[in-house]
Amino acid sequence: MRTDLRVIKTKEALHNALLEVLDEKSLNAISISEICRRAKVNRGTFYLHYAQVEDLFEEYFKEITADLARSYQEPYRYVTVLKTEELNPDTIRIFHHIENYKRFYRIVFSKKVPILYYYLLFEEIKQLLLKDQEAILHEDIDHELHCSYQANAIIGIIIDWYHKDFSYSAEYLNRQLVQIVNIQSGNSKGI
Amino acid sequence: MRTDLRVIKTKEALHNALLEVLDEKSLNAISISEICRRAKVNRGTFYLHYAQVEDLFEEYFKEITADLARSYQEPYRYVTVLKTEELNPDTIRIFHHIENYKRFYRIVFSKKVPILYYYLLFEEIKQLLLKDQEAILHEDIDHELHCSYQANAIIGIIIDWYHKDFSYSAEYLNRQLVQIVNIQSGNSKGI
DNA sequence: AATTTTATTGAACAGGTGTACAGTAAAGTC
DNA sequence: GACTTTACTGTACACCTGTTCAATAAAATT
Repeated sequence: MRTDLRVIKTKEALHNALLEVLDEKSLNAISISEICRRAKVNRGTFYLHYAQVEDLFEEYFKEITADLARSYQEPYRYVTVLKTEELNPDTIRIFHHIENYKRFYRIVFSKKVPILYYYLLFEEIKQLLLKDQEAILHEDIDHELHCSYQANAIIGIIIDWYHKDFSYSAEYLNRQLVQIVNIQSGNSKGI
Repeated sequence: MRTDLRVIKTKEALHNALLEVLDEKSLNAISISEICRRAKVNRGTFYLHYAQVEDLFEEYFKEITADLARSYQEPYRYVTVLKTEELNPDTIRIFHHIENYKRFYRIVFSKKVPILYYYLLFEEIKQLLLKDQEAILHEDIDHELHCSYQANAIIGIIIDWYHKDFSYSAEYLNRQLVQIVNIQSGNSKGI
């Protein structure tokens, strides 16, 4: 049995209404009542599908992180492992992806929004790294911990970027990232 | 003119009430009304000082990040620059700090809580790194971007730790961090 | 086309939110 | 100690929240 047509219509109406209201106010200022009024959906119906406005937004956000995975895997279409010394700034697609979905990431990173979306982004990047680097394990290093480190480091750059209102180009960040990753640890770097 | 005694009393009462309620329910489930009932403070008075329950919690959290700065600077009491090759797992105090304030960081990292506290933590660590590494600048690398990268990488490990309910020891994470930082970039590491 | 299933509606409830304002009381000032 | 300032209180209002339940209507099933 497929999903009921009524459910599809209701969700579609709620989705559209949320996007409409997002043009006017920030996510944390949007009430369930307002979305329902615009969507012409009973407020009780909203609760049959979601518990909060945030759950509705989460549905969008998951579509976006799916695109992130596609962007990431793009440079791997022809090789299976990218060694750092071969790493070309043009092959990194993460920052371009963020730039493409600026509108959404501005919401995701705004300070009153729950940290949940951050975790969704973190997990997506971490999973990509985990799969990616099965081949290049380091002795005495917990692989998962290493990927958490690496994944969140990249998000650190993105946070910085966001707080500067995405003022650098994605290309510039690509070059910077390659430089940072290529520092010989012997050159010293405190913790 | 010093701050009015009445303000001090009111804030103290609200602080205590919040701590009381935090033993029973999670931050996002606590209402302003409940805090005020417990603190025996009029709800209108709450709004004279704060806009949300979260603003009240933020006051605590800033005290805690102040302790983080002290913990961090501990190993630098005798030297001014720590070179990576000299870096000893015992000198890193960040993970111990988190362990000490587990109770608070469980709140800070819980998924319904606004991302604001994350930024407070991130900024604190980033500022520590910025000051710390003025001496060891790398050519062609934006120093601030590098510190954002490094600071958030460490938080990546902490997030992992949190999601495993702080099940490793701080010592273990110290050793892992030293291992990760010491990887020769030549050993290859994809993005 | 008739029947069954179920998503949606509308109304109602107790409680929370954010704001305003006049009255009170407690602090600071002289 | 009397005076002035201002933090706090109590009340009120419109709106939002989360939940319940019987009634309705729109799907799916036969």
